[in-house]
Amino acid sequence: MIIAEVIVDIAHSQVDKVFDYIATPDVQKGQRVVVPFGKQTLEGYVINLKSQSSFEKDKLKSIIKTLEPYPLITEEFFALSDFMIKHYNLKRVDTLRLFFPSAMRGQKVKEQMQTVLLVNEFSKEFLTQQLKKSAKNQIALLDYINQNEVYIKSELNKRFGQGAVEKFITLKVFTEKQVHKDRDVLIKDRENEQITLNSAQKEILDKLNTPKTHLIFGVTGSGKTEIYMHKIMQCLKEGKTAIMLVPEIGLTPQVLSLFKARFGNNIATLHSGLSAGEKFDQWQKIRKQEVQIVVGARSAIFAPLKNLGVIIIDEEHDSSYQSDSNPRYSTHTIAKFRAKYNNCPLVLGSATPSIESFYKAQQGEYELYELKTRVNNQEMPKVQIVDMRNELSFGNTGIFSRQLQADLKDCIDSKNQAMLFCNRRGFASYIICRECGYVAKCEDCDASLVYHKEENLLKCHFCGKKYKALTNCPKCNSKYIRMGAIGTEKVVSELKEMFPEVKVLRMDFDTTQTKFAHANILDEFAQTKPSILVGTQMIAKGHHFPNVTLVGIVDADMSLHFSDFRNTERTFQLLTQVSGRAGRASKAGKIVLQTYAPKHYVYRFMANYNYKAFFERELELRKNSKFPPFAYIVRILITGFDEQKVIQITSKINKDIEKLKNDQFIFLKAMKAPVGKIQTKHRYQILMRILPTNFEKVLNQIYEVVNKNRNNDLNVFVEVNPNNLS
DNA sequence: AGCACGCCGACT
DNA sequence: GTCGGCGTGCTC
Repeated sequence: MIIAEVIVDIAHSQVDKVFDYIATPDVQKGQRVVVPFGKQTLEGYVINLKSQSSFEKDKLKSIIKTLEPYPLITEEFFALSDFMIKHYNLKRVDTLRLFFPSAMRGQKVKEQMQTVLLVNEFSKEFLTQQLKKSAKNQIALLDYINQNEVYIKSELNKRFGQGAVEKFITLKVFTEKQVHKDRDVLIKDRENEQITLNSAQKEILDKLNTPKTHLIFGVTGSGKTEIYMHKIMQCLKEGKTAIMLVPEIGLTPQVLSLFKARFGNNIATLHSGLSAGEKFDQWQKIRKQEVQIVVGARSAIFAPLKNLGVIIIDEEHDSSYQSDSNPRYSTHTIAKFRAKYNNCPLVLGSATPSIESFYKAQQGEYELYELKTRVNNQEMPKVQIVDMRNELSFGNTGIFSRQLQADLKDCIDSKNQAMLFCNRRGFASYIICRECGYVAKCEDCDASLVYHKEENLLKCHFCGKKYKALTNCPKCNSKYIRMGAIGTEKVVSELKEMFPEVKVLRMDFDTTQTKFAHANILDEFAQTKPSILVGTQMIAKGHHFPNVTLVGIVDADMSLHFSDFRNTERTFQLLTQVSGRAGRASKAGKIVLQTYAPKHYVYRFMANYNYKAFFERELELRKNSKFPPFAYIVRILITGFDEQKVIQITSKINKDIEKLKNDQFIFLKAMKAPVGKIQTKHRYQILMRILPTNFEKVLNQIYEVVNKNRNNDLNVFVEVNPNNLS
């Protein structure tokens, strides 16, 4: 008898175990199957095959059918699944679900088919006699089809009419056949420029052969991408494959067209901008080994390529590489696993490496390479720090300093372009009553509402719930309600008042919801001079606008005020990246950085583009205050609808963790989470900081405690060095 | 996650 | 008396 070990596709800790089923000989390990499960019929994964079951024989049920004729999960991914379960304390299904497009579950996507017509042998003379002279379409069709052997039916229908085509099918001129149709991912065409590496680039390329982690620290425009492409070229020559990861937002279309120009149809892509069908087709292309290169965002690290020759993580410091919804994982960790499994190099690159990565490089854990100059030898644009406190004393209560106003005017007068950067859509743009101090909050989440001017609505950025805009304070009925602080919309409306004839474009989460909006805004900006582009992080990445001579950072402090140990680092990275947008061509650029804390070290080092000095300063700080990389931050998040139960479990877990506590623990405290409620679920957390020695062991003990206290109607999960602590 | 089994309150 | 509340436990 053949027994299959099956994991059912339900993400619940109680069913996160193996169930045995009777299988037929055609069932393979790694295949998806449909199985009876209690009263339900479920999808599941065959994770092993065996000849005997320890479960009572007469209670065993049989697999109903397999869902695909091939195994979805290969040996490498089973190994990765095992690793992730242990390392992140995840449920098996949660890991397996990462390895293929989610729309395949529940058969939500299928292969797209189209009908083609194969032209049979026929006598043209004979056929001509058969056709009526008046049947113009049929005669034209007959004339047309002697060029090829295969035609797409829908195209012929459109051109010659369905009647004519059907007639030819009955006349046996055509045989119909169903074939696969690719949902094409739109990639903009561009010219390929074959670039030879300079000596600095060449030197680095030659060292990227060892199966280790390599970190390329190179200023913006120093030609890291060209090194990546040469490395990939080498892999192709050896018959190997390559994964290249880029941050989720914006950069992908740019890089894609660059890669397409260089590597033609040898690439596939995976990122959140694709539709379910497109994702499916791209993934299938990779699975069938029809492409050797995958360029994509975080999830592309799971691309089912075989025989990897290199994994590249560009802009490795970017926070989108860390998944912050379950299953929570770090792309770097997964990349290291796959690199090791495939015995290939892992290449990280950044102009502003994460403190953790640069520290590892310094410690010799990573190989470090530096690119000190830009390829075109251009200077980085000059940064002017503007003290906004002075503006108030000069009676300027607006959002633009006098300096920025003057520079904007110059920029426009000389028919150039400017970019204005605002941090995140409407953060800090809470609604406040100026009389009683009432702040509007979401009913379901503990978050302040954000005012959206165009729709005249208040929105919760956690759950998306919409509320009517307020005219009076609901608490004291005052009409002095202030809506909106400095968000992109506010900046746009002030600009329009100041420069009514100038084209002002806005790019943020709200204006990029439709499919091509992103590219359209950028195209429009590129084509208009003078013009101003206002946006969030989205405008910070990758784009190349030769006429941008001014970048204004409206409120640099914004991200500095979050209570997160990575704030300063993020601010440095973000501002450096934004600055890189100015003066990329022959024109010199300038950055105006508005702040209320002009003496802060992050601005001083940023203005001089002195990453290393910033790194040293920040590292010293982390060392003294025991933050990563000198300690691990562990957070246990407990969420549930019943607040009393959440509190109860939180304190129970906290008590158990207290028992583990030794001198390795430098901090341990249970508390309500900063966002105490999301979508009516209450959230509590236990935060701790733990020294690195023996950390794995302590972490496993923490996992044990958590798993022991798991409760049916509560969610409990553990995060290590989380990206955000909301 | 579903669904059944099982033991206590207010109702046609 | 019963209908139904959701606490507990199982699904190969």
